Amino acid sequence: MTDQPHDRTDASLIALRRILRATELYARDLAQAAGLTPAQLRVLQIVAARGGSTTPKALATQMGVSQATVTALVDKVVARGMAVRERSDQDRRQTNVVITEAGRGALQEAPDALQQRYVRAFEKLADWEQAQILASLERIAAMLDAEGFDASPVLTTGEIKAGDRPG
Amino acid sequence: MTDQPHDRTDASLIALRRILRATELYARDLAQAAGLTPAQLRVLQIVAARGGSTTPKALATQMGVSQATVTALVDKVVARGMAVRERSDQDRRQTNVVITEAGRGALQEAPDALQQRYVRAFEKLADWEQAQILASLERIAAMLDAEGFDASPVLTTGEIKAGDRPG
DNA sequence: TATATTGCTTCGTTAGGCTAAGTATAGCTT
DNA sequence: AAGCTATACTTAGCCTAACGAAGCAATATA
Repeated sequence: MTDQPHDRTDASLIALRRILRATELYARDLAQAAGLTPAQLRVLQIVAARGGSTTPKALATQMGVSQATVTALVDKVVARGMAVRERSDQDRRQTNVVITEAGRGALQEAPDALQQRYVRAFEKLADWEQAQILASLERIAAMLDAEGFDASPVLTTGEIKAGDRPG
Repeated sequence: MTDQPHDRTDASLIALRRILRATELYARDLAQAAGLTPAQLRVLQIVAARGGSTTPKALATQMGVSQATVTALVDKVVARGMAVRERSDQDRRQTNVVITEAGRGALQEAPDALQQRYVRAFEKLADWEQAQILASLERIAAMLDAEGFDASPVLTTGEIKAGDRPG
């Protein structure tokens, strides 16, 4: 591979695609292993990350989908016994989606598509390399979120807690 | 943000998620602008990148989906007049999916979800920073494709040609 | 009390994905 | 030449995910 700036743009795009692709394909596999589809798994992950209970509204915001979609997804995880709906006492219009023991079990089977494979590899890297990769990723994320496009509304460190990780 | 290795793992995962999310949301918008869905747009992009004509088999391999899925997607881009099917002369079992002028027009409206926003920003970066980001991305891509998971079968530089890029 | 507004669900539709089964062509084997 | 077997696609039928519109119930506000 040559080193002209032009080629670097192409090469970085290709690498980005490989990352996207690997993640997408792996997500299918993992979700299948846990008896859940990727979208349903995401629901459980978010509920767990929010302390085991959250509202459909919050799920919709965080996932970037409509409430109607969340209703359908919650129906399915509820049907599989991995969560239950409970009416809120504070505001009786609200429903809390509460993860069950079965749900937590499923999450442990398939903790996270990205985490499972990425964390293992990342933590083997040399210190300087980890630092460099982190800086690059943050740069890219900033480049992509910026430009007036309102992505990633609620994605904070809360979503991925150290305690969730294996190892 | 502190600098402990642990935090770096979390932070890099968060950045990776932001990238994935921004890409996914932006893909919808762009595809909508071109009058195509993201998957249909991908079909056209691959056909164009392969010189304006390719087979369903090649599309399926490159996209990582079944041939039946490709048939359905090709049906849709054909229905929109953005491609046509032509029987191959060499092997009459094969069909060539050939992009039309309308298809090329649509591609120019929405060249690429990743490209559109990424290339602009990337090419503004300092030389050393481009090099660092590229190295990091390639490292991550290698980390993710590896581990015995057979992702990204045919994703080579052929997919994204310099000529496709704006600027 | 009457009228929003909010939170969620239901309904109907579209898209993308799969597997299984079918059709047509190509390539062997005998 | 006849008869497998493999390849390339399509068809049919199913599932999941997503949406918007419309509905219902509870809260907030006038």
